[in-house]
Amino acid sequence: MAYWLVKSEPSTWSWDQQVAKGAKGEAWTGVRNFTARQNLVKMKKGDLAFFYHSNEGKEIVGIAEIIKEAYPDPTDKSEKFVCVDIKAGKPLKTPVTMAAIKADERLKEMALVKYSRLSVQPVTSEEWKIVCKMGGM
DNA sequence: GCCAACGTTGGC
DNA sequence: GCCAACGTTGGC
Repeated sequence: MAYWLVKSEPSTWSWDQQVAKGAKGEAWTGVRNFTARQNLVKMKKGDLAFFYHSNEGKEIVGIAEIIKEAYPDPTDKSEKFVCVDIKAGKPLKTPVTMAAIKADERLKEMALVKYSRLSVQPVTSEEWKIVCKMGGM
């Protein structure tokens, strides 16, 4: 089981919209970056991912689950990129902000801090536990 | 295959 | 709204 972090601008696709899709989930499309693409390909059904709101909020708001592994992104005309399907799991009791992550010594190495522009990132199990705790889970 | 120019992302 | 970081593109 692996852990991930996916980023979205709430004005484009928010956690609330994801929650509204319920158990059938929604395709996570629009990734146009090769590094992020590679992470998508590595995702397995049942993996969990933090759902991060960029720009507005700048915080991890919930936990999503991968329900379908990588397949060609229907929104990509070049057919080079892929997407996965995810469904919303539990929201964090307390959203974990970028500022809080930066302030924590143990999370200095998180991709969110080091490669802030990468939209699909791996998260280690240690990082996962720490962030869950910070989020009141 | 290198590297400069350009475009995009996202935090501040 | 600015600007730094970084990925991508295209000329050579």
